Amino acid sequence: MSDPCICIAVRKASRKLTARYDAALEPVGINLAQFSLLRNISRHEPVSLTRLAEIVELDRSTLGRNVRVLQRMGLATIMPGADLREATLSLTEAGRQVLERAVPIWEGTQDEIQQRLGVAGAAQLEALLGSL
Amino acid sequence: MSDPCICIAVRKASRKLTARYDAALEPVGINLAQFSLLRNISRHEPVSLTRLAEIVELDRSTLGRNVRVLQRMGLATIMPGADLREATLSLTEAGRQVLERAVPIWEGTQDEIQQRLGVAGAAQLEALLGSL
DNA sequence: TGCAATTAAGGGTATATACCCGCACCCATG
DNA sequence: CATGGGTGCGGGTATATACCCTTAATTGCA
Repeated sequence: MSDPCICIAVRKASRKLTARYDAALEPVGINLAQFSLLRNISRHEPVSLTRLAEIVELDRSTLGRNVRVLQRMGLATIMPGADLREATLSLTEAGRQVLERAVPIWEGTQDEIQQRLGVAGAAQLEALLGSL
Repeated sequence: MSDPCICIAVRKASRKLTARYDAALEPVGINLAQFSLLRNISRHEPVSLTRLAEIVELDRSTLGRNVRVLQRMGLATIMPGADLREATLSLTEAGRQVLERAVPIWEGTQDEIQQRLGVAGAAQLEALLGSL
């Protein structure tokens, strides 16, 4: 279990944790990364690809591909903006509904994890990760 | 910076941290995931795919694909074992040399991170991640 | 000993992720 | 008002990751 490499430890935790959230969200038909995107689009819509990439700190091309998946699923729209270079992202009605159903599931999973870590532990973890 | 979702925070940290280690290892021509694999093969060789997958806690098919990349790079070999179903993994001489050159780079990066977190912080982080 | 159940890999498919390059669009300056 | 530099995206390519299904080899039991 003990991994001397901090990065490997974080990556491993990332895989495990992601799997847990993904499994919880599975009934809604989305995974955690998609949930996060839906929520971020919802918070900032309409938002351009580049802007959202800055917000979620993902590579722009990565985000573009991820959003296209949401588009294929009928959960988000990608439309040209006033500046024709910009891709403007919004949620569809279906996207809003999925997000609404997903939120309580996310909260439940989040609570489980927090209980395992303890409130103080969770705060510490976030602080430590943030300082990386 | 503050992300209420623990999983998203961990994933973000994973991306950032991985990028840092990857950049450091770039002169040797491998990334952190490959470094980790080389080191684990080195420690347990000869080792079967399934066994190594258990050790590094990766999906077997994922590991198989990752090892094939090392094979293409000339750093590892995949040979049938006594049990013909098994794929036996070993390092090549080139693989051993790359690993040897990579270790001090990894140590340097690891030290940087640990200094940023503080010794106590690093230990806490690993403990928290392990308890996930 | 011969067949059924188990085990090990491999391939198909899909998402997440990042880097680089080319193209299209926009704007400011001459 | 034309052009050049800057900006926003998309596509190509590659790795990492996981799930499912198939094939092949082994093993254990009748």
